[in-house]
Amino acid sequence: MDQHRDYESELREAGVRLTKPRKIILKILGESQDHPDAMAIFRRAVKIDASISLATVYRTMKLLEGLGAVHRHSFEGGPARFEHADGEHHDHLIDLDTGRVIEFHSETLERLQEQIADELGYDIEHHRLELYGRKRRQR
Amino acid sequence: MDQHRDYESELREAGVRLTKPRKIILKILGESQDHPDAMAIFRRAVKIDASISLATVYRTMKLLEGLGAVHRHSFEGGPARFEHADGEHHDHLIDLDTGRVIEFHSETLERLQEQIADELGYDIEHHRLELYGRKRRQR
DNA sequence: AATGAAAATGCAAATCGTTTGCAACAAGTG
DNA sequence: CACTTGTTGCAAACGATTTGCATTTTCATT
Ligand SMILES: [Mn+2]
Ligand SMILES: [Mn+2]
Ligand SMILES: [Zn+2]
Ligand SMILES: [Zn+2]
Repeated sequence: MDQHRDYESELREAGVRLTKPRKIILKILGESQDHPDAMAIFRRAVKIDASISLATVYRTMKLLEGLGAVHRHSFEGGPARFEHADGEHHDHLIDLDTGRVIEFHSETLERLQEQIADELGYDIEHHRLELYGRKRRQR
Repeated sequence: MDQHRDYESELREAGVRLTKPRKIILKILGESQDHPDAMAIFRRAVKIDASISLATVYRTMKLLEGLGAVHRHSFEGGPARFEHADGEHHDHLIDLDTGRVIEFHSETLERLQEQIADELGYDIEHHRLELYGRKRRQR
């Protein structure tokens, strides 16, 4: 139920200290349904504890990414954006007009990618699929 | 036959001046089979004309991208990399051990993407698919 | 609860890739 | 060849991210 519970134990297991800034950032990530960038996370964090620094947000994101607790995305143009890594894998469709990020998942697509890599003699470690599009006009 | 011939006329049509730096960069892009970044293009250009500046490389890449003459990629980590846009569309598989970029194309994959976007009510403007993997061990 | 070693923090400065202002310079037109 | 205007090189500015360092915290240990 409690989203960031898992995270905290994960951190513990990884042998990293559960500090105040980390708890706050973890909580923010757990509650975020969007894909905030470091600055957005920082802004939300400051509301909870004004002493947090942007550098710590960056350091924490890197740490969490390394632990596999968050995913980093680099959508066209902008700064890196993050999301908690507890859901199942999905890819993204970015609405070019609104900037909205829509998540989707296709098992067929995933398998096809693997098949392609396989034919090239490769094993996929990870991948990145981003569709950039606009809402189809009218009905 | 002559790869950069098309480019030069394209530039002409677009009403931009065919300057010395541009010709050189165009030639470099036409001959490149890899996906060089701005600095790599700059290094190659300097060998031809030592007076070329990195700023001009960046400006030219942006210009060419705007004209649809080159494609810009932002593979994981590194700086933007470019390639001439005269071939047919393809996606990339990046070898995590060597950094080598392998091109591939799957009509099925492309159609599947479109279908997914369609189901979400979107028209794809463009997309980005990158597979990151390692060569399958042994035979 | 007090101690101490090690890790993490905030701050400011540094770095990286890329962009930009501006004066000097070339491209293309006539 | 001359003129107009786009383009260049240079250096400084930028935005995002990282880093050095002195100061705080955490947390395992008394
Ligand atoms: Mn997502
Ligand atoms: Mn390519
Ligand atoms: Zn996927
Ligand atoms: Zn494709």
